[in-house]
Amino acid sequence: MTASAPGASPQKAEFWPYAEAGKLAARAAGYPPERSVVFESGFGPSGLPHLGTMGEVLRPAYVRQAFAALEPSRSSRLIVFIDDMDGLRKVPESLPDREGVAAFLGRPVAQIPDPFGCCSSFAGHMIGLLRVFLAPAEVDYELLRASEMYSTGRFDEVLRRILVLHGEIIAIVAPTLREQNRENWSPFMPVCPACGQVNSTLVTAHRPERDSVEFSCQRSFGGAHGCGFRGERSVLGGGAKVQWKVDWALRWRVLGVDYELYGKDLIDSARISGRIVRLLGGTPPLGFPFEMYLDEAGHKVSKSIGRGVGVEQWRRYAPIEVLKYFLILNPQRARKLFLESIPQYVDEYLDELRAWSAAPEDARRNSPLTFVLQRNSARRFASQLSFAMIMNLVGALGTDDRQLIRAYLQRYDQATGADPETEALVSTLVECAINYYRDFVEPAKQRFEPSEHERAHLGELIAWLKSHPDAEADEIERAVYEIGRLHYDKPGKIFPVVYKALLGQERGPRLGSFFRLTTPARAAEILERALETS
RNA sequence: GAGCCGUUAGCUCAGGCGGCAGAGCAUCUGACUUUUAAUCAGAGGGUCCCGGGUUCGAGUCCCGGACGGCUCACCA
Repeated sequence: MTASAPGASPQKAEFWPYAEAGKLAARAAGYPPERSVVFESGFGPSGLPHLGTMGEVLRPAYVRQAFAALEPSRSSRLIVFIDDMDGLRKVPESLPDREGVAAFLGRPVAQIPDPFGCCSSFAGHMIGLLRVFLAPAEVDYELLRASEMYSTGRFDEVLRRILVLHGEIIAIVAPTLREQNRENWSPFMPVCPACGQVNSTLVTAHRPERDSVEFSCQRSFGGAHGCGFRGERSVLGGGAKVQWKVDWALRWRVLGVDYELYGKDLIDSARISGRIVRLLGGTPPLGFPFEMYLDEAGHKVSKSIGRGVGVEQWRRYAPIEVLKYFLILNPQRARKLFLESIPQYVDEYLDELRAWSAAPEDARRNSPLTFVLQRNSARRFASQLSFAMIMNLVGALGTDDRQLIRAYLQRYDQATGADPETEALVSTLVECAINYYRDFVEPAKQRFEPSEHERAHLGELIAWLKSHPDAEADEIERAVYEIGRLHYDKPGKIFPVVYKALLGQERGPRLGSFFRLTTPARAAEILERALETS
C-alpha cells in the first residue's frame, strides 16, 4: 500500500518502469487515499506527430502500468497536455495551403483555421491526427487543451499568483537568458486583441492589482510582425499565456502532476520550472529525462520530413507490438533506428514472446511483453520461424503470392499452422515482409535481357514443364540439370539464367520444389512472360 | 565555453551486488544424393575509447582526458 513495495526478485535489477514506479510510490505514500497520481506528457500541436511523440505518451504509460501493479488501490491519470495556445512560428512543410496558413503566423494554433478544411482549427486537426496515431497502441490517456484550461479560468488562480510573483520569477529565469533578452522578459505573453498574435507582444508593465499587464504589439519573429497596438489586458481567462518554463510550472501546479517524462534536451528547463513551481507553492514532479532517437548517421530524429523512421513506416514493416517493445527498451540510452534495423527488433520480440509464454506467471512481471502486449496480440509464438527468415523467403521466392509463401513456411515448421494465435502473427509478419519486399527489393531489380542462347535454353525448359504437368520435385530438378549439362561446361550455370528470368536476381529457391509448388504449368507461364517482356 | 548523456565484435545492441567478455546480423567453412537459394551445423572475429586510481580481481566503482550527440532562445 505504501512506499515499501517489495520487489518480487530483489536479486535482480528492477525493470525500469518498476524502478520509476517505486520512486513514485514513495512520493505518494503520504497522499490521502482518494488522491490520484498524475502522469503528464506534452504534445505540441503545431506539427505532425512522430515516433518521438509515440514514445512520449507510451513511456509514462509503462510507468503507470508498473505503478498500478505496485499500488493497486491508488488511482492514476495520464494527461496528454496539448499546448494549442502556442503561437505558430513557421509553417510546417507538407501542409496544403501554406500561404493561407502563413497569414496566421504568430497566432495560437487553436485560433488558426484548419488548412485541411475538416476540423475546427489547425490545432484541432493535429489533435485528431494524434488520436488516430495513438489508437492502434491501445494506450489509455486523457487529452487536456491549454486553450480550454486558460479560457475556462482553471488556470486563473495560479496566473494571479504568477503575476504577483513576477519579480521573483524573472529573477529565476533571467540568468538563463541572453543578456540582450533579459531586460524585457516577462512570464506573460498577452494575446494582442487587435491582431490575435501571441508571439508579437512585449510586456511593458505588470499590474497585479488589476490582474493585467500593459503591452505593445511590436515584436517581429520569422516573417511576421507585430501590429503596433498598445494596451492593457487581463492575464486571466485566456487573455494571455505564460512563457514556456513558467507554463510547465503552471501545469504542474494546477494539475498536481506527479510524474513527467521529458527528453534530455529539457533537463535544464525542468530545473528552472521546478524552482518556479516551488515558488508557486507546488512540488515539482518526479522527472525522468530520456535519451533521443537517432537516425542512421547518429543525428537526432526530427519532425522534418525524411529524417528518421516514421511511425507509419514502422507499422508497414513491423507489428505495432514491436514498436511498443522498441520504445520500452532502456530509455536512458540513445538508440539508432533505421529501416534495416527493424527486422532485428521483430526477431528480438519473437524471442521475448517465446520466453514469455513459457515462463510462469510471476516470472513474467519483468518482461517487456507484460507492458507491450495488446488485447488481440498473440500470447505465444509456437514456431521456429524468424522474421529474418520470412523476409529472406519472400525475397527468394520473389512473389507476393501468400499461399505459396505459406506453403513454404508450413513445410519449414509444421507447428506454425497448428495454433491460431501463432498463425495470426505469422500472417502479419508475412504482410510486413511483402511490404518490405515491394518497397525496397523489387524496385531495385534489374531487367533481364537474355542472349539468344539463353532464350533458347529457357524455351527448352518451358517446353519440358508444359509436357510434364505432374512432375515431382526431384524430377524437375533433374530436368533443369539436364538442360544445363547440354549447353554449359558446368550444368549449374543454367541456374542463374533461370533465376534472372524468374526473379530478376541471380539466386533463388531450389527450383525442383519451387516449380512443384507453383505447378509446372504456371511456372512455364511466368517464364514465358519474362521472355516476352524482355 | 558550461551542463547532461553516451562510447563493448564489421553493424545493431545485451552485460543484476566488481568474479573466465555475450547475442543477432554480416563474414568464412561444411551439410542438404550432381557447384544455385532458403534452411541447418560449425568457425573466425575484441586494446570493452584512452590514461591513472581503489581492489586479490574493474567492461562494471572513483579521478582525469579524447571522441560523438543533445542543450545552453522573448520555442513549447
